[in-house]
Amino acid sequence: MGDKPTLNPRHNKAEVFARLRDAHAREVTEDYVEMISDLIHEEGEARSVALAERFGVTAATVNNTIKRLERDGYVTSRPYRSIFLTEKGETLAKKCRDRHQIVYNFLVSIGVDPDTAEFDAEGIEHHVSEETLRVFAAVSRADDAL
Amino acid sequence: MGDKPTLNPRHNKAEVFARLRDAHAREVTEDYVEMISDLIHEEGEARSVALAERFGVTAATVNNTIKRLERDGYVTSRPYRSIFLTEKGETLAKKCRDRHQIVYNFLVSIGVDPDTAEFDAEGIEHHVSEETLRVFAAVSRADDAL
DNA sequence: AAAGCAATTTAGCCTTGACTAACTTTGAAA
DNA sequence: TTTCAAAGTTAGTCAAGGCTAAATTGCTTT
Repeated sequence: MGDKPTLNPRHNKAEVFARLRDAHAREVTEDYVEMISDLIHEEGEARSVALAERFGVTAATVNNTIKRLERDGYVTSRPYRSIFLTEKGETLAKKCRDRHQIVYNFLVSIGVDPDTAEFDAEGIEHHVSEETLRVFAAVSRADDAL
Repeated sequence: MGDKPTLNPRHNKAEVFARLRDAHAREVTEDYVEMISDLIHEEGEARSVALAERFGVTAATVNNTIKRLERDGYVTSRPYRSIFLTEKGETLAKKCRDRHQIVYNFLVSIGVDPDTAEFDAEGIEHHVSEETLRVFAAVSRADDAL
């Protein structure tokens, strides 16, 4: 067991967990903008009913979340109409879609079953740092080359 | 029955997100039992003040969480005394510690910086399926052999 | 033994994200 | 054009997990 671990001065874990809590707070936002983007591409528009069905929650829950996303500047919406991404929302959606793809490809490339990879990627993607994402992408490319 | 394409597997994401929400609900519990276990091993006992310091939250928050863990059978505690893990808590702590180690070792083995790995592992560990965990362990072992 | 300080607990508040139930609006079929 | 089911909204509830402020307990030190 290594010598000189980061051990000591004060068990600096607090910051790790603080960042983890921040990441959690962003997860739902990221999942929603990504899904809204998917829906617009696949079905031409993003309706509440489709979001509710895909997330497995009620329409009321979707409504609450969309209000918050609107408050935070990620989407625009009008009563009884479909939902649109703002520039800010589009940007975040693209970043999330790319990241999801990298994590998914990585998992498959190291031998995880595609169905499992799809599920795990959905959870892991929110907790992968830029550095780790780069390593994932590099590993996938290396595997491709084989 | 004029079925809409609800059976299209592309759209069957609801299950994924439901399981994701379950995982999220378990995260704090897992982090706490793991930390309590660490404290008992490192300092001989687990006190609220140490948990608060390491998680970067207030004593009141720790108190709330410990009550919930007690309700759910993971710990025992008496007022103004230190906290103990039940059998159930010990079992979960061991599982989490092992899983954390596998994820951490895996990240380092593919080239992620140890500090980054430590942070990312803390977030990723809660979202890794049994299958992916096996793959991670296998990859680490393969790298060791080099 | 009493004081004082640190640790813990309690009480009250907040946001997120979930729910049900009831209501309103839209849009399409009759 | 009327009607009515589906879609969306609103209101009220709940648990988790944060917070602050204030009260309480236990320990250590005079």
